[in-house]
Amino acid sequence: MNRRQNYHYGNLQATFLDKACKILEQDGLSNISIRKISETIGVSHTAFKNHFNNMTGLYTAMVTRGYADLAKMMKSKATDKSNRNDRRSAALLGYVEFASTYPALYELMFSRDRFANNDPSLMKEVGGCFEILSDVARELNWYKGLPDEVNGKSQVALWSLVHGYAQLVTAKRFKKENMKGLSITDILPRTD
Amino acid sequence: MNRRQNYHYGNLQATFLDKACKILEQDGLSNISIRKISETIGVSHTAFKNHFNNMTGLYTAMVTRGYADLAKMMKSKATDKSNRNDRRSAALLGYVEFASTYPALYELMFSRDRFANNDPSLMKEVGGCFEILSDVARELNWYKGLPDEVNGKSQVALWSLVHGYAQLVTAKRFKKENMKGLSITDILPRTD
DNA sequence: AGTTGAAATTTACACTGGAAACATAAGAGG
DNA sequence: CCTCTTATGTTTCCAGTGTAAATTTCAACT
Repeated sequence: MNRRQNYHYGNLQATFLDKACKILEQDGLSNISIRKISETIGVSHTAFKNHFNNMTGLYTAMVTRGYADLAKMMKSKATDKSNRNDRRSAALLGYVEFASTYPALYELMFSRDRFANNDPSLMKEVGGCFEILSDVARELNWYKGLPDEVNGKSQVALWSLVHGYAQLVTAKRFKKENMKGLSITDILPRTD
Repeated sequence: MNRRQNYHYGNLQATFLDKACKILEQDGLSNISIRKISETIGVSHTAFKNHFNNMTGLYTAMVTRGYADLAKMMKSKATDKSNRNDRRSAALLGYVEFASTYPALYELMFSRDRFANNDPSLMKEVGGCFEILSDVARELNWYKGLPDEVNGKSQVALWSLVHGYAQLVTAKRFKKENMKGLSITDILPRTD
């Protein structure tokens, strides 16, 4: 147990969040532990309580940052494209790239009983992602000429498609022979 | 600790699998424990080792049965329909109904590091589900007139859509106002 | 200088999965 | 009927987990 010079760490909140995300990807969702994170930082395993209260609080913070980063990834990929079609594709490719780069975090983000689903700042970030996807869905205009009595129909469809694809890819549920050179932009329904 | 009359339980393998699935739904994926399952059955917490080796083995068995039941659900819903269109819809509705009825098991089935992904009997059951969805996808014929250079394109698209929808619904990621009266059959791309 | 409160530690506890040694009983073959 | 083998459960123990409570440290404010 390497003793620090100072009793107080400094900015433990940010450090703990960073290390938690790194160890999550290294060890997987079912092998992460507070004691491991604390030990690598060099701090007692109860120090995090002041900043995150408990494991649920830590998970909530991680997931919140996850959705924020997911939105950033989609935006940054789309920002330098010159036309709408390319921007749409880039955003969706960014979504899948995020899931592929941080598969364990992505799994946590869509798990059911680990974090506080109703946390305000989390809901805000989730809403941000939904907004971006909504814009894409609106432009795709899948249901042109069909009744769209329910507001949000195309948004629900698009998020379902891209999330399902991302999760099935990262969970390796597709056989290789079915995936050869296939990306999310290839499985979008035609919009003609 | 209710003592049994007989030292040997009988058919512990099946009993353990049943109780594990029940407790999984009751307590959620992150709160299930071998000791809890064993206690409710009335058996020591190491008795399961003879039948499942370890937790990974138990999870693998649960997931395998999950995929088998998922296939059964789709088939049984579709079997009494008179035309192809109704059979397709019924199969997809059955898929979503399974996820909604057993959300914790469904989460386990698509988790990444809890069970043996390469288990032969598991792969067989996963393949069975993929087959059913492939039949549906083939009939839907989404990419008519478009290049389908990659075999399995429409299958990948359909499974992505229905899995994404099922998971997002059970994880409560959609806002109510976007979901009002919406089902999986409503968000299928048009096939005209 | 003294006080207050946030931040970190120490300690204790109930719980977890798993390894190892042992106990029990069913069944096979003589 | 008797032994031997083997499958099935139990007991015991251990390292590891998250969390609660009491305590220590130290920075900031009066």
